[in-house]
Amino acid sequence: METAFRLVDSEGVEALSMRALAREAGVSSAAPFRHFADKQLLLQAVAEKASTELQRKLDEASDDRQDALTQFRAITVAYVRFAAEHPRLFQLLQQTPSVSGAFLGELNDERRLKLIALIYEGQNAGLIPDADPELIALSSEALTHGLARMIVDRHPRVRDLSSEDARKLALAATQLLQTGIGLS
Amino acid sequence: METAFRLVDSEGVEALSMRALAREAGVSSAAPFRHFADKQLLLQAVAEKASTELQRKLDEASDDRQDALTQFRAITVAYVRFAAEHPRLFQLLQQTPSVSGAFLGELNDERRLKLIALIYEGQNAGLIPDADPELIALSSEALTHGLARMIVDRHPRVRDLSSEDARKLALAATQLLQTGIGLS
DNA sequence: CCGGTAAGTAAGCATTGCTAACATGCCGGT
DNA sequence: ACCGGCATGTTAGCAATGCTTACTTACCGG
Repeated sequence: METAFRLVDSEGVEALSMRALAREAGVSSAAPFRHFADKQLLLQAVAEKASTELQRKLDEASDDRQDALTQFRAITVAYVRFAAEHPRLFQLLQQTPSVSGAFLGELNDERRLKLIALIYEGQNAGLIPDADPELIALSSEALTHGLARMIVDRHPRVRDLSSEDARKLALAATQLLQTGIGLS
Repeated sequence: METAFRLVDSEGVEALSMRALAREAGVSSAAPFRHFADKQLLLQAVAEKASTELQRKLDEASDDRQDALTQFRAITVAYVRFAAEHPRLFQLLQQTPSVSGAFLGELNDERRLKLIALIYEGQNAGLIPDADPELIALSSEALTHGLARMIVDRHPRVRDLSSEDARKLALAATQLLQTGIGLS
């Protein structure tokens, strides 16, 4: 299992075969099936482990003593950084439908609700345009997810980003979303 | 080849085997290798076809008589709609590194340069915050790509979007990016 | 001490990607 | 009209993969 996690992280999902995994772990090719009925179940387990890992990082990033906006920024940064540091795990995460928490907005309903509440507040105070708060949350998520995806999909301008560069990019992009690009 | 395109579009990449493809096309299992040395080359060819298809739609969407902003919106909509209508092809597109045009910004350098030029203009006129134009373009791309990806990755809030709903969502989100969500 | 269970093994099945080695049919040049 | 070449197909077979079956172990609790 740990071997599987390591192999997926370093080589990618499609490079993993049950037999190679068994070889790597020094057991016979049928041994893994004692622990996982199915290759899919193995991958699911790996994806779940990756998911909790990601969740942990997001929880670390979200310091409740900060205001919600700062927290949102920190979470975005953590999300994008995870994608930059573990692109194959991130990819597996996305293509495993059963594992919860594959997306930012799913990760923590509490967090999402907090964000939406903040948006309401801002609208009442006249700070935020009067759009559907759900839409605003979704767009923020899309920006975050898009950055992460461009990195793992190896978009030419953001491929092989260092963890630090990923942080800077995520910060800059969220900033931009807040102020708007103003092309109107 | 057409069979392959059809199968990938309807069943997805990982569901395609050379032998099943041959069966579907009514030929022997070795026949496809007369046309493609490799499964990878086959998929690459399919990805290329999908790419030109996408390019065509984006070209249609981009009407040069419109101002650049309107064009940008139309392109975003076309991109997201393609993802909603052909998620498996879109996915293949992304995971095929060799095929050019997998991303919005790569699709047409001319278009990208035009967008960046417009950003410069706006900054000189004081309409756009003084950020790196490259960053602004990248963020727009990220938002677009993120929406598309959330759809094909089956994010719970945007899965199985109709083509019309995809259009509305893309429009709303780009609008939002322009005005900013104002959480500052 | 012994019986059940978790873990591993060897052998084998169907399927897959891919590679020969051999057939066939069409097409253009002489 | 013929015939040589080439595009396209075929069958048979190889290694690797996912997965199953039937069999050993080895360990642990009553």
